[in-house]
Amino acid sequence: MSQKRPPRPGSARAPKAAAPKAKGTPSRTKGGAPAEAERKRDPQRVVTVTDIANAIGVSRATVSLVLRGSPLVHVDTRARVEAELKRQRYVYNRGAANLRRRTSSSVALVINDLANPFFAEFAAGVDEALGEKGYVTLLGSTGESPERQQAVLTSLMEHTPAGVILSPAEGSNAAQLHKALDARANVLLFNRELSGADDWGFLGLDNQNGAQLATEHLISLGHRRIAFYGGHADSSSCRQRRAGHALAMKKAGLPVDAAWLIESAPNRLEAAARTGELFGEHAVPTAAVCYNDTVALGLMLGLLARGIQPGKGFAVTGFDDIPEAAVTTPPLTTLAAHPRERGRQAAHLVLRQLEDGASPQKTIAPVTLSVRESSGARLK
Amino acid sequence: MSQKRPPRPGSARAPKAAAPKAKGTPSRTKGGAPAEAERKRDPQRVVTVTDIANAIGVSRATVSLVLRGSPLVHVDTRARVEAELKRQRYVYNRGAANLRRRTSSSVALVINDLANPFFAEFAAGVDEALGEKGYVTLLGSTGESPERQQAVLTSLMEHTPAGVILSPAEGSNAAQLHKALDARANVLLFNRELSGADDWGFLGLDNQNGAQLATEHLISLGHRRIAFYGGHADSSSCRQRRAGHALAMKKAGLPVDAAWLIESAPNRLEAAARTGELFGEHAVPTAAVCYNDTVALGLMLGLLARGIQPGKGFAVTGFDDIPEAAVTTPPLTTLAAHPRERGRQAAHLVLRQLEDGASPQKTIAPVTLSVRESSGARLK
DNA sequence: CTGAAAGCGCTTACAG
DNA sequence: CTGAAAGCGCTTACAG
Repeated sequence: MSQKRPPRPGSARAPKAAAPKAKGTPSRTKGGAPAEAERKRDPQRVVTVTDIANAIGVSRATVSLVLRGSPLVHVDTRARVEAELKRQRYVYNRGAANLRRRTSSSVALVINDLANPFFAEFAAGVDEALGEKGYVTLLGSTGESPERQQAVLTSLMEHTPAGVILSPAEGSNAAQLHKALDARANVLLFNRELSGADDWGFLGLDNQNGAQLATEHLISLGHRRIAFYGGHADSSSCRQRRAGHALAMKKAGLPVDAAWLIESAPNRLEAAARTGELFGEHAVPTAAVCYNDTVALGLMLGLLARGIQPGKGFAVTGFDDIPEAAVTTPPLTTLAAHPRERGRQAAHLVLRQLEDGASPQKTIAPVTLSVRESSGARLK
Repeated sequence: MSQKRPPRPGSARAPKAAAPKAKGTPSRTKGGAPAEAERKRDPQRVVTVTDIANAIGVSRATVSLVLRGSPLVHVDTRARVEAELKRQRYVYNRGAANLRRRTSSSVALVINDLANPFFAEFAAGVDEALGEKGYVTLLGSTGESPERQQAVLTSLMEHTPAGVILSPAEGSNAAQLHKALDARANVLLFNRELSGADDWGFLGLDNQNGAQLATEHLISLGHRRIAFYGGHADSSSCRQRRAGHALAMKKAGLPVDAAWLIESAPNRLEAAARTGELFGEHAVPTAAVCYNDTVALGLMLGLLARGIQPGKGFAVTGFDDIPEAAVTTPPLTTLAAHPRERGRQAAHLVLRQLEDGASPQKTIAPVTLSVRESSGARLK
């Protein structure tokens, strides 16, 4: 979509569902004439600083100063204003204030899918930390579609967020994103690196070290033939995890057979379906470092279907430590990314970018190995 | 907190992290003097309708009409405006428009915790449906704390949402909520009923029917002594589910021993810990209808710890059909609430309340029984 | 079909 | 310590 966007629907503000007035409120369906006159005695009229000021005979400026906690106003005046604010149940219109002050009190959070527990935790952390700082979260989801992502970002930008935390949809490219998020947008990319987006901050997981830890764990259990299973090899996180696997193998002086590097979409179904690829002619692996937990769960299913007990006949590790990982059979050895903590961190980073004017940073968060039963016991 | 709320931080709008200018941007930490002068030639100055209008010699009104897709403007003029909008990379300021038109393009969504997969799915559905209608989701979470809920709602209301979808924290009461959400707010309560909140819409699950279905299922398998396990009996959803259980038992002419009604916090840990309460002196049940999936999972753990195989020695059903339910051992028989669909429905309901002016409705969504292995085979 | 003017609810120098 | 005035970016009758 283009930048100019004809405004979307956007409907009347909270005109509480009151029983329709005898005269019927001007239905705004066609653009009516009666609206103007009616508005004056609208019982739903919102109370403003002007109402407060008039009620007690001070200026709007004074009311505003009280609202913003200025020390300039006399304690008695302040008390009168505050009493009146309460009496009339005044509610601050932050949008108006933001417009005047050229500030923003929201941050946009755009992720693929809230139903992914990793992102749900992440979102919870973002929202939590933003809330503590007085910001509100504007949510957007892309469903892994770059097209939807463009639309969502464009729409969110119209709400003038102070920052954007974006976990790019698969297949995003920086050039496209730069159309929706103009050069002065305060952006923090999460999880997926994008070349050509160096003007934005980045927060990622230590993918390489994580996969290395998992691989070393398996090696320490006596495994020698260890596959890297699942993920799209062209994604940055998969590349980095594969590099960690390769590094650990190399350090241990173990060869890696090309047949042990198996791609699959990062979902349970396809991961299960490709299980057979592990068991080719020769040099069959005894363990697999999986791209992520979902893939690992799929693989475990696939193993079971072939009569192989994960954690007994074949060792499996995941990545992410989704809640399910602890309760599957067997429980999954995996790398904990602490997504809620990452969410909090993302919020802090994007707010700091705002203040600093410092050039945006690349931050890599550590992951920790959580050993459970799927990686099995020491090999005899 | 009171209604007046001194404004929170709220920081400068997206002042993109550019390398700090030689002169240094006015740091707004103290309230500086240089700000005003600087602003004029600020390279970050946002482009407005005025800029577009001046650039091609039309009035702001004309630009506005083009933006809103009015048919009143001449096709050539429109083309010139549109070209200029693109050229200057204009982005619509929906906040300003909302202020002027007294409309809103956001809906607040307040839930306990995004990390709960049920609510994550629900939120995804809400956001999806709101997005389709051109609204943006303002997120808030309460962590089941009524105090935080007040604070979150008060803060969100300052952003003038067109509606509020609220799943009340446990222990909420209508009187409190009415302080944060004034009488004219367009509110839809989800999941938890609240007495004294009849001026607001409600969307809930068919708890009674669901529990009845589960109980009837167990009865059809030959069970006669069926417990209702977990939940706080004073919550409306627990009461309704218990009623469904009671009704099914009554219809089948089966007595319910008071010892079969066991309360527990709706978490895995406490549910597991209370397992022993099922196995008292006499009339030990052979099955339990659990308050929800989490409780059921806890109970299954507790059973295993006592050497009882869920689905073999004892039948268990849950409620909600969280993603985990399908992959536990054994997979859990439960009631699917289709949370994403419910989220979409909630969005539609709250938007409809906005339009109608119809008095808010109470909507009960059906749930469907999903039979898996935890309820076991027919009793011999 | 286009423009000048007023106004949404707030804040902020600037005077007093 | 308080008030009058201008302005944030938009929209909307009202004239022409």
